[in-house]
Amino acid sequence: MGRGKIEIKRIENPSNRQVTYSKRRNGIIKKAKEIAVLCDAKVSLVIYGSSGKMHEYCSPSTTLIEMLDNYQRSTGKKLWDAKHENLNNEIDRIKKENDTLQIKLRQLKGQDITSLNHKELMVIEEALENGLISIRDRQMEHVKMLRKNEKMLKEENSQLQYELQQRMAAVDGNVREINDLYIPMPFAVRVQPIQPDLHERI
Amino acid sequence: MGRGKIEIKRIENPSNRQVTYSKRRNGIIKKAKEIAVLCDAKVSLVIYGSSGKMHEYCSPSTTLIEMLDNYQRSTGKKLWDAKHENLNNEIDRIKKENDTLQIKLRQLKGQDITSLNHKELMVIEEALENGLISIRDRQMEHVKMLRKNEKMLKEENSQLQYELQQRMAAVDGNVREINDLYIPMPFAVRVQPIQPDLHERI
DNA sequence: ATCTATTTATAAGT
DNA sequence: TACTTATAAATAGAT
Repeated sequence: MGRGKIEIKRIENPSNRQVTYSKRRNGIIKKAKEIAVLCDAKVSLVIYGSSGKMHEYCSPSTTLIEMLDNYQRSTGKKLWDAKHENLNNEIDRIKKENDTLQIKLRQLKGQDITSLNHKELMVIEEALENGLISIRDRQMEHVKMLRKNEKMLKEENSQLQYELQQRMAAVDGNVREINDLYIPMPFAVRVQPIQPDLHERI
Repeated sequence: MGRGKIEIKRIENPSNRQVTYSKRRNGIIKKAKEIAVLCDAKVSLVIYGSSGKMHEYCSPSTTLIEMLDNYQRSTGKKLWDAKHENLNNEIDRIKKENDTLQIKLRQLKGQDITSLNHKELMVIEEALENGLISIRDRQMEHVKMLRKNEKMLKEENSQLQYELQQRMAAVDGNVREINDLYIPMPFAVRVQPIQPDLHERI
């Protein structure tokens, strides 16, 4: 229907194709509207051109979702039900994994072990022993750090004590020379060095 | 396009409506096929007539599901995504729980503990110690059961040995009276009592 | 279903 | 993209 007859095959000229697409898209949407009104039909039309833009028509008496629900019921074909199933399977899989972890955890805590045989008990015992070793190693590191820190603090402390005494002696000397003169001592606040992060870890 | 022009409004005569529906349905499906081929477009068309029967066309390069996925992406409108939101939330929740369990498990095995502070380490240590106590209690029970079983078996054994000797003595006596007579001894198989389930547990 | 007069859609040109 | 127009295609009403 036009100046010339055309074969129904892909139009190779891209701009021709685009023009034809635009015209025919309008045409088909008009037809969809017409059949919906004339025949009281429910129509859903989605067109997705090669340009990447989408157009749709859905008859006013219904919605796309309703149409597709009907579609599933009529044809028995699954649209979102299939995805639904996948998600449910995923949930089952993760729940199972979860249960396994829960059981392992409880067994490591010494619960629910009456059904275990000797070998299984041995495996858990070994895991617990290794765990204890690691934990105690780590605690030992903490203690070492504490001791090292303590030593450092003590050294710093005695150094400061020494400095303080020196200054006080000097001040004492000055006082003897210049009577009743006020002398501030700002360095006194450094007698207790502040290292809170080292303590919080322990 | 026909013998007379018609208004685009619902056709009241049911058989006319049905005929027109049938004709136009074919027409629109033909148009859909044409635009799909000519313009390389993806088309999904679902028509649901008042008779209750459904017809559909989907261009061969795609599927209805794919079309609708695209539709959701392009328009941002949710079709089935809304229905799946709950399931996705559930999956997220369980996955999080799973991660938590994994971490706990690893920490009980003495892994990934460098970031823990003293108090946290103490809690794990206590859990491990309690676990070890339970496991060892259980193992002790096994050992007790083994010993008890061993004792019982020994007693049964000596009882059987005794019976056997008695029988053999009796047979011996008989042999002296009736020379070269063959005597079977079926009770011999009971010398080793069979209690496999007690052994398998250990 | 099939026919066909007529309307409608649209290919090609502008 | 929008308009024009010759022509192809669709289809309303009849059979």
